Amino acid sequence: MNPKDDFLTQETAKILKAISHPTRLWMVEQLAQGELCVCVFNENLESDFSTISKHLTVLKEAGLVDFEKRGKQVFYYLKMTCVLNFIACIKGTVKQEYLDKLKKIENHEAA
Amino acid sequence: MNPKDDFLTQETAKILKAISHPTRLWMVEQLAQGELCVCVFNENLESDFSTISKHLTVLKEAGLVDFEKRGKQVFYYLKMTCVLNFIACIKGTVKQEYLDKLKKIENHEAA
DNA sequence: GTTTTATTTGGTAAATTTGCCAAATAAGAA
DNA sequence: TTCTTATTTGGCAAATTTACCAAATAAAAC
Repeated sequence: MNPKDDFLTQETAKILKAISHPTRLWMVEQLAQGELCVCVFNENLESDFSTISKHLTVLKEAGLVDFEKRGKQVFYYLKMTCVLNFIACIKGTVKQEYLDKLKKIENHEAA
Repeated sequence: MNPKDDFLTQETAKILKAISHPTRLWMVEQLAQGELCVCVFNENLESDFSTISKHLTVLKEAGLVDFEKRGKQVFYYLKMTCVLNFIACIKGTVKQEYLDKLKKIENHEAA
């Protein structure tokens, strides 16, 4: 068996890879509330505009977002809202694990 | 803003990166049914044993799985079952998109 | 003890990703 | 038309990931 030959696995992995970068993950979360102009990302992120543009292209190619040009501006919006549940779920787990770890440390110090 | 400085975003991205490789994604799906011996992966995947072992280590470090040694064998099991819903959801979307694309082609040919 | 079996670790070359700069494009404003 | 603004593209070096081989470890079998 080679999972790389399985179309569905392959495509799913591609989508996951698209949101597996901190900046792109953050972008997707920002888009949860609705479409955003590229300029907003440029204002709020510290990276070079070209870097931001390329991140958005990665999301677009994975099918996670799409965009619409209006005048000089470009607006990106989320196409696969499904990912939001997941991100919330993962974040919840991460947060819980972090709290558990803290509690463990506290108990150790108490003993 | 730099999403790389945000702990939660960072950790979540790490988990996503862990399952963004076709082989590792497939492994996680196999583990949905319960624990599996490394030997099962070795039997069913075409990669080198060392490659498989390293993939499992990536999953372990992301907190997605854990393992237990029993005799000479090592058994891995899923810790973050939450990801299964998501994978199912993404796969569903990918499948639907694929079907839509097919339909579009059919309609074009008919016209 | 030695040998065999199961798995991991170290090392490394090839492939991919990332992020910056400079230049190109696109569209409205002057 | 020329100028300015918004965004993308091309090119490239640095960082990371991947996958193989060979060697190391761990535990049971002999």
